[in-house]
Formats: sequence, C-alpha cells, structure tokens
Amino acid sequence: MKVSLKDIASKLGVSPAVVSLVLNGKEKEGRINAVTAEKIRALAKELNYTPNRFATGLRKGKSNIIGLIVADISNPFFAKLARYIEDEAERYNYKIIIGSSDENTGKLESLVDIMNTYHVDGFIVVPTEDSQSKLQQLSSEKTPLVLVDRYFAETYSDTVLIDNEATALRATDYLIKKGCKRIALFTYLSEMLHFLDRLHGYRQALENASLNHENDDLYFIRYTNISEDIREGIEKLMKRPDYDGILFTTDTLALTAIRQFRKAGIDPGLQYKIFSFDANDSFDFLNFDIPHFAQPLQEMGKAAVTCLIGQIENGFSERPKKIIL
Amino acid sequence: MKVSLKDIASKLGVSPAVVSLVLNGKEKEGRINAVTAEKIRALAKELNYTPNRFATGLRKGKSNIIGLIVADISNPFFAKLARYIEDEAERYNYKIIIGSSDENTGKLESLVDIMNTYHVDGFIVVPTEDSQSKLQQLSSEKTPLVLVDRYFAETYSDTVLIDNEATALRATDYLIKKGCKRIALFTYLSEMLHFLDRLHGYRQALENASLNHENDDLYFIRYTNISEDIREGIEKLMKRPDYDGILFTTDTLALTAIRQFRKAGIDPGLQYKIFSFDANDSFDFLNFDIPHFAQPLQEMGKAAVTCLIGQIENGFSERPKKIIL
DNA sequence: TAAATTGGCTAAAACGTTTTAGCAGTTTTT
DNA sequence: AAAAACTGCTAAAACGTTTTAGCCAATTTA
Repeated sequence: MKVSLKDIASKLGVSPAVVSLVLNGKEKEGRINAVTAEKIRALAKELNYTPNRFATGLRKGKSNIIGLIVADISNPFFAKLARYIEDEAERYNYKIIIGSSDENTGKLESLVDIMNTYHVDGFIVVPTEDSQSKLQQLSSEKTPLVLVDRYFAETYSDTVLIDNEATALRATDYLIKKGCKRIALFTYLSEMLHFLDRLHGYRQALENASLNHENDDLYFIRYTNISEDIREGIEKLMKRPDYDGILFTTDTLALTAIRQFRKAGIDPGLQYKIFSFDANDSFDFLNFDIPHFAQPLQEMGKAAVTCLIGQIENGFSERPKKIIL
Repeated sequence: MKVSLKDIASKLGVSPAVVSLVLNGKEKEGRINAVTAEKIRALAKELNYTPNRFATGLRKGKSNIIGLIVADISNPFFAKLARYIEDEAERYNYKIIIGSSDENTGKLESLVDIMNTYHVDGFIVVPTEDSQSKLQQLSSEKTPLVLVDRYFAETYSDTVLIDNEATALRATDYLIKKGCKRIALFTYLSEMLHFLDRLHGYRQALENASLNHENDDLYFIRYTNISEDIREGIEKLMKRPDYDGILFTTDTLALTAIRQFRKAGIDPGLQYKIFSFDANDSFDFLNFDIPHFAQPLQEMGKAAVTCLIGQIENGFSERPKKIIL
C-alpha cells in the first residue's frame, strides 16, 4: 500500500501539517522542532514516501511538468536540445513531456491541447509555420510560453534565439574569404523569420563584398519533399560551373544534398566550398570538413527553461523578452 | 479561467453530482432526466469543459496512463510497436508514456520508479536482461504488468510473444530448402529466452535435416559492441568458404552485417542466402531480397493492451497468461 | 386506499495534500 | 509583574471530482 502523509503523521503522533511543512523544507517558517523534523525525514525515507501528485496538483494547481514541442524529436538537433532542457528543468524540479509536431501546425495544436489536459505548467515550443495564432491564444490565456529557435514578428511570448542574420552573414563571409565567387544558398521554402534572417544575412554578405547575386542562387526546399527538391536543385546547380560555394541553412539540408551529390557521382567536397548551420555527428564521417556554426544548444535550453520558470513562478511579465545568444 | 464541474452545475442550478453522472455516461444508473442531461452535455461542450485530472486521479486512484518501456524508441521495431500500443490504448481511453531502457537494467528500473511517481495504472515492458527482479517486485505489489517480445522462465506476469523457436525453425528450414548446406547464426550474446529459443529452433532445423552443425556456426554479438563484433564475425565467416547461408535473429544484426560486408567489398546477396527476423524498411532498398518473418506488431500491441487493461480493470488474475501469436 | 415502486434529484464524504489562523505554554522584554 | 515575543504545534478549509445514501413527489400495484 502506498504510504501517505497522514500515515507518517499518525505513526509519529503529530499532525499532517507538520509533516508537510518538514518535507517541503519549511521547518523554519513552520517553526518545527529540529528533533521532530529529523524524525519525520527519517521515517519518510524509511517508508519510501513519495507525495501523491494528484493531491499536490489539485491543491497547488500545478503539476511541475513542462510541455516541450519540437519539430521532430528523432532529429538529433532537437533531441539534444530536448535533453538539455530536460537536464535544466530537473534542476528546478520540473519534468518535461515531449511531442513532435512534424512541422505540422494541426499536430502542434492538438499536442498543445493534450498537454493542457495534463495540466502542464507551461510550454517550450519550436513553432511551426502558421502556428502563431494558437500560440498567441496561449499567451493571451496567460499560459507560460517560451519559443525557441524560431519566432514571429509580433509575438507576445518570450523567445530564445541565435542571431540568425549575423550568423548567416559570417558564414557567407567565410566562404567569400575562402575565395568563393558565386555562392548558392539552400534553404527551406518558409516564411519563418529565422530562415528569412539567414537569407538576409547571406545577401548582406554578398553585397558587402560587392558580389552580385541573383535569385537564381537561391534554392528553396519544401519540407514535404526534401530529397526530391534538393535533387532538382543540385541538377540545376551542376549546369552552372561558376558556382564554387554553397551555404546550407540546416544540417539536414547539407546532409541530404551530400547524399544526392554522391548519388550523382560527384564529390561535393572537391567541387564546392560548403558551409552549414548546425552541427551534426555525421559531419565527422565525411571525407572533407564542413565548417558550420553549431548553435549553442545547451545555452538555448538553459535560457528557455529559466525564462519559462520565471514566467511560471513569478507570473507573466508584461513585455516579452527576446533572448539572443 | 478553467471551468469546473461546479461551474456547470451552478449555472444550470443542479448539483455537481448530476453533472458528474451525466458526463460520465451514467445518466441511466443515476436516473437523470433526459432533458437535464442534454442541457448539461450542451453546456459542457460550449464551455469546453475538461475534467481536472488531478481531481479524478485523486478520487479514483487511477490516472488512465500506461507506462511503456521499450529497449530503444528510435529503433523502428519498437517505434511501430509503441504506435500500435498507443492506438489500441486510445480505444480504451488510456494514454501512454514511453521510456527507453537502452538495454540497461538500471535505466529500466529508474524508469519504472519515475513512472510510478506519475501513478501509471500499469506497465507494458520489453524487459532487459537481469530486469527480472524489479519486474517481479512490481508483480508482487500487484501492479498490472505485461511483458512483450521477451520473457523470463518463471515469471508472474502476463506475456505476449511470438513462438520464437518455431519461427527460427521455419526460417532455417527455408534456407535448407533453398539448398543451403552450412548455415551460420548471428544472434546476441544474451541469456534472454527469446534468443535462446531462436537458437534452439535453428539447431532443431539443422538436426531435422541431418545437417551437422558446430558451435563454430554461432556468432554471438554483444549489445555493447555490435558493429565491431559483427565485423570480426564476418571475417571469420569469410575464411570458411563452405558457408552458404546466414540466419540473423534481428533486423539490426542483419543490416549491420550487410554494412560490414559492403565495407569489406563483398556483396552478401551473391555470396549467401540470408534470412532475418523482423521487417525493416531498409530491406527494401537492398539490391537483393531478404526473406524475413515480420513479427505481428499490431497484434502484439493489441494483445498487450487488452491484457493489461484486463488486469487494471478486473484485477489481477492468479495465473499469468502467456499469449503466443 | 394503503403500500410499493419509480423518477429525479441533493447532501455529504472521501481522495491526499498545502496553507493559514491561531492556541497554549514558555521565554524575553519592559 | 504585566506585556510582548517566541516556540511548537493543531485544526480546518480548500483544491475538483466521484459515489453512495437517501429525500420527496409522482406513479403504479395490490
């Protein structure tokens, strides 16, 4: 049988209040005798007491659970981020439950609903395109919410990001410094601002270097058709021998492209200078190096958690914070 | 603000009891007026009422959550199984939470503990080696528990399995019928009975066909060192030109071996007749066919769920069931 | 016409916590 | 010596459900 607070209290001949106070570390505020407190702790440990989450949840109105929604948990980028978030949450005594949206707004919305029925105390979300309205609804209901990795123009929630534009600029710059004269950009066909920022950074770098660029240099890949779109892009690319550099805005794009290059019998490492966003374990196994900017996943995870817990425990702040790493 | 039963009750001028009865479909037993019932349902829908899980959990002492522990959720075999389990559980209004043991008993044990603090109503577990004692402890505490895919000699819990011995026998038979004279077996170095059964089936088939076999034909792969052990196994194998068939006891073994063969510059499809347990999407992309026995994952998932829910709702049955598909 | 049954509801307890007000008794301050 | 402060505790309410006993009126049965 599961042991309850009352069990401990009655065995020790004290009231449940004392036991609760002690086990929640409030013996000072509760002015509990140190000896009593020690007895309680000892017995609790001996009986292997764990509080009933239903009762605490009901009483406190909170679950100490954070809902985390990422694009795809089987993608190492998000898997690692999730892991860092989990670790950081643990330090504050929060657990996380994870769901994958698969870049599908409908799925994201139903995940939010389901998680809400589990009384999560707040959300950390990697938003999908078009998920803005659902997320704004959350914010307007005062549900703690932090966006990570991606963001919206007018958002009312806190956001944790890298400076995508600057990063893309530096990446492009790197390729230019390495002598590239014509650099293609592979990115997702998406209105999401973090991709547009990367596009801007890329353009800015080209302009700064007075390299002309055309819309032809842009390859927009659909989420729904990654391999095929990349294959087509590469075919187009190969018809133009003046290309000497490629910037990929995610590691998935880079890797898929490399796979397609190989299928076409080409060693992209010889042909092009390549730069990618994000780190990926597979990069290590290639026959050439891919310079990349690894996003500071641990910092992002930490920032997201502290930010969210700030919202949960200190209440909603009026003006959303934007944390740029 | 979240709407509660009481809110609905007071808006309609009835007692919370009526509302509860209606929303739980007990208007017949509660002898509730059909008109009242309809009003309640309508208002509940309009106000978007969802019951507070803390309260129901506290009151009913159950969460309607099933803890599922698999070896590795990123392995498609378990991912699919998990999905079928989830779907079937949904039909009974249960949710599942999933954890991966990574074949590590310590991890499995702490998963069990964590899930228990979340008040899961029962467990579906793919056990790891040496996890028997923790699982028996669960059973002895009358925690509903169903083992899937793997089992123990004296277990006190229900179990859902395929007939591993018969399957291995038929697989080996198939290779023999195809003309194989000497068949190697790649399996995990494990005391787990489902693997030993497969080994027995293999041996039995060879005996039946009066093919001599030696311990040399057995390649035991350590979980902790899969690629390397397989590479060594293959090297040994290739020194013996009389081998013409290989039976793999899991798809992972088969695929890893194929990768290693290729690395060694060998097309295993030409050299050997191969048979594998389990289906795997990657099989479709090979330049040769791999006959395999796909385990009936959907049936396994369904059986596990119905079995577990039987335990949860009708209480523990004295004698454990063993369901062989 | 009295007794029994049915229909439609309510009251109240219970689940296991947390938290606040406050009661004695003791010690310190004035 | 009275007032104030402190110490160590208890009582009780509250969180949102579910469930059981039972009340009263209307209807049916004998």
